[in-house]
Amino acid sequence: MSNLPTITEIAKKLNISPSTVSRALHDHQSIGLRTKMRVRQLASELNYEPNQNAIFFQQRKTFTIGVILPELSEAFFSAAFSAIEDTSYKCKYSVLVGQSHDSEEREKKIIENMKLNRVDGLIVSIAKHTTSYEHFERLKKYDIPVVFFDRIPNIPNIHYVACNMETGTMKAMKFLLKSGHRVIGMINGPEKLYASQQRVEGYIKALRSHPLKYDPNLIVSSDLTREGTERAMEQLLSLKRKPTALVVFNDYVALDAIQYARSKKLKINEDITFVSYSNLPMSNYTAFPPVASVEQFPYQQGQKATEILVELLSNRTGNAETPTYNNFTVESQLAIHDCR
Amino acid sequence: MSNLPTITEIAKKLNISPSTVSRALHDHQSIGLRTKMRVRQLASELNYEPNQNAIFFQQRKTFTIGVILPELSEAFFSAAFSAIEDTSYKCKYSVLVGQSHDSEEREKKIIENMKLNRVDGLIVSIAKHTTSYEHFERLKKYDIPVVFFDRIPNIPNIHYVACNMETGTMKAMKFLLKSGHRVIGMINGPEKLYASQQRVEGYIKALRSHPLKYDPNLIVSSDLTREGTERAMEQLLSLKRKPTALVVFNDYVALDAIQYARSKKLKINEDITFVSYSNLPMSNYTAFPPVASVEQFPYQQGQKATEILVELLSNRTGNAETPTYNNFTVESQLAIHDCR
DNA sequence: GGCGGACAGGCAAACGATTGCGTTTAATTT
DNA sequence: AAATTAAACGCAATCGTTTGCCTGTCCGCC
Repeated sequence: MSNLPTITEIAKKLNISPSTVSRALHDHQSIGLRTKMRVRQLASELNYEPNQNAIFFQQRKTFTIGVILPELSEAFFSAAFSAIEDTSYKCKYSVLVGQSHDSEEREKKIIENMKLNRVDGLIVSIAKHTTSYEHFERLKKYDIPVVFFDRIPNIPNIHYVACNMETGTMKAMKFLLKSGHRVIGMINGPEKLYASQQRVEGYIKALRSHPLKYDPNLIVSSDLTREGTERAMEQLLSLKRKPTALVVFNDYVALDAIQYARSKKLKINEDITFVSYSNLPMSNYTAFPPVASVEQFPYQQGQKATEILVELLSNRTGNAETPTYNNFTVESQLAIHDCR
Repeated sequence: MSNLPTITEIAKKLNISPSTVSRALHDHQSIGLRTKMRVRQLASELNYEPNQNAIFFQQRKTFTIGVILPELSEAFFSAAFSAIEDTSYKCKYSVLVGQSHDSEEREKKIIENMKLNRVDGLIVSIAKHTTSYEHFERLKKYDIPVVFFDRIPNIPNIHYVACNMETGTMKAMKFLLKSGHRVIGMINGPEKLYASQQRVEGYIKALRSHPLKYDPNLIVSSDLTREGTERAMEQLLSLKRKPTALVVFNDYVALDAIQYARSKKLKINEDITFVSYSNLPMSNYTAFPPVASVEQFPYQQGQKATEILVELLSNRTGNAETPTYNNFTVESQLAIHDCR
C-alpha cells in the first residue's frame, strides 16, 4: 500500500548500487546507456517517485518559499498571492503561507514557524501594525532571504517590489486638477508605511508643479478601519476650505468614505469626487465607485517578487559575497472608470 | 553563520549520546532530571532548533496539508482558506496551496505535485470543469486522505464538509413565496456539482410543500461566466410565464444577472427580485444587491474540514481498519439584506 | 545473599537520496 | 608490450533525528 519504491529497491532488483541508480536517473555522464535504460525502465514500471523529504533533508534545502500576508481574503493580496503561487509553481517551488491578520505578534510567530520549517526564502507584505523590523533582520543570520512587496518597511538594504505610489499619486492629482478641482484632500494610510509616505510626496509634488500651495490639514490618516475612515472624513468635512475631491488610500477605504459622504447627503461626483488606489474589480458593481483608481498591479508585483526570490535562491554560492539588494518598481497607472 | 546547532553537537559538548539529548528534549521518562536540565540549558544557549526536514524524513510525515482551490482571489475561497490556515496553524500543521483555476488538468498536476511533496493530507474544493475523479481515487493508494469541502464530487465514500444547500434553497424559496412571488426562476451552476443538484432538490421541495407545480423551464444553468449568466437570463426572460423572482447560484452570478436585468430596463425589486448565495461582504457596497443571500459560512467550512483532516491524520494506526467516512453539513442560513 | 525491578543512559540501525573518491575493465597511445 | 586514460560503476559517508533494545547501577525485599 503505502510502501513506495525507493532507489535502493531498484538497485537490488537490478543488482547494481544505489548510487548508480541515482546517477542514472539524473542522467549522469558516467553511467552507461544500457544501465540508464534498464534503470529508467524499472523505475517507471514500479512507479518510482523520489522521496522529496529525503532530498530536502540531504540537500539542506526545501524548495519551499514562505509567503506572509496581512489578509488573504483581501482582493489585492489574494491576487498577488495567486501570482506568487503561479510563478513558484513554474519554478518548481512550493508555497507555504501564513497570514498575519495585520498583527505584529502573529507575524513574528509565523516567521518563527517558517524558520522552523526551513523555508528557503520569504515573500512578505508586512502587517500594518508592525513597528519594528528586527524579526526580519534576524532572518539574515539564518541565510533566509526576504523579498518584500507592496507593504514594504522603510529601511535600507532590503529586497523589494513595489508600485511607484509617488507617480501614481501625481497622476491621480493631475487628473483631479485638470478636472478643475482646487481643494483636494487625502485620506492616507498608516504613516509608518512607505507607501503612505510616497503618497504624500506625490501629493505635494503635484501641487507644487501646478502650482498650488500645500495645506497640511488636507491630509489625514486612517487606520484603514471603517471607524478610522469615518473619523478622517469627519475631519476633512469640517475644514473651512472644504475639499471638493479626495484621494483615498485604497478602494476599501474609499467605499467606506463614500458611504459616509452619502450619509451626510453629499452628492458623489457633484459635491465631492473620489479617486482611489488599487482598482478592485468590485468597483464595477458598486453604486458609486471612485471616478478613478491607481492600479497597483498585484499580479505583476507578486510575480516579480517571486522571480527575484527564486533568482536569489539559485545564485547562492554560500560564500560571503557582498550582498546586492534588488528592488523593482512597477509603474503605476491611473484607471479612469466610465461612470455611466 | 548558517551552521545551525544539532543534537549531535549538544551531545558532544555534554559528553553524552545523541539519543539521550533527543529524549531529554522530549521529556522522556528514562532521562534523569539533572541531565534534562543540562541539555535544555545548553540547547537554549545555543539557540537549538530541531531540523524539521530531518524529522519529516525520519517520521515519514511532513505535518503539511495541501489545499487545492479553484481561485484564491474569490472571496468565498479566500475566506475558507483563511480558516484553513488559521486552524492548521493551531494544530501545528503547515499549509501548501495550489489553485486549479477551475481547470481539471491543472488540478491533476497540482495533485501530482502535492504527492511528490508528500503532503500528509489534502483539502480540496474541486474545479468546476472537473469531470472525472480518478486522480483523487489514486491518492487512496498512497494513504493520503482527502477532505472535500463546498464543491464536492457526487461520489460515495469520501470525506466532506458542505453546506446544506437543499435546506438553504428551501429557506430562500419560502422567503420569496411569503413575499408573494409565484413564478420563481433559478440560475443554477454546473449540473455536475452536487451543490447544484441540492439546489434543485430544495427548489422542488419548496414548491411541492407550498404547493405549486414545478416547471423545469424555470431552471437554467450558467457556467458561472458573465456570458453564461447573460445567456441564462435571456432564456429566463423570454419565457411566457416570466419569473418575478430569481434564485441565483452565487453572488457573482447574481451581480452579473442584475446588471443584465438593468440593461433590459427591468426595475430591481419591482419587476424582478433576486436572491442569491454566499453573502459576500461586497454586497453591502453594491448598488442593487440581492434582497437576500444564503450564507454558506466559508470560514466554518474551512475550519471543520481542517479539523476532520487533522483528526484523520492523528488517528492513523497504519493497519487496515475499515475506513469510515466523515461528513459534516453546516446548516445554511438566509441573510436578509436591509435595502435602504 | 541472591533476585527482581526501577532508573539512567548508550549503541546502532533506520529513514532515502546524493556524492567524493576509489576501483575495475577495456581501449588507446607510445 | 608497457603505460596511460577513459568509461562505468561501487563504497561508504553524510544529512539530523528517532527508537528498539541492551547494559550498567543501585535499591529494596524475601
